[in-house]
Amino acid sequence: MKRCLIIPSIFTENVIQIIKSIPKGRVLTYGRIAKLAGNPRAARQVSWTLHSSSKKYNLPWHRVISSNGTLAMVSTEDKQYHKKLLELEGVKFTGEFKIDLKKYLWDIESFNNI
DNA sequence: AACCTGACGAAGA
DNA sequence: TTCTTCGCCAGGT
Repeated sequence: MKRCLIIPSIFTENVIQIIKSIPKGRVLTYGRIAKLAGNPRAARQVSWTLHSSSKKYNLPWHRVISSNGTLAMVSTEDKQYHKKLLELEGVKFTGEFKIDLKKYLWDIESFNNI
């Protein structure tokens, strides 16, 4: 038994905690999360962590986007699904798959200063 | 057990 | 200004 939620590492745990804390209708970028989790350059790591952990931990992965405000999915259909999820939370798109970051980026960094 | 890959990002050329 | 390269690290093959 037990085999409940085994957290692989501190960094991953931080990533998970941060993502779980993203309020509805807000988004965070990969790089931002990586920085908050302690590794400014581990954005890539964040992406796969999302992949492998979002299912296990039920994370709002759709609130995580690329740094330039666009969706970072592989296929267009995935992007459309992603877009739909965000629109359901009140996020408006400025382009086909682009979000106004100034408006929706979760401003947790005000605690940290940039 | 080793090597390759990946929902990215920032800095260099 | 656009393109390339390196960094991060766990999972899959």
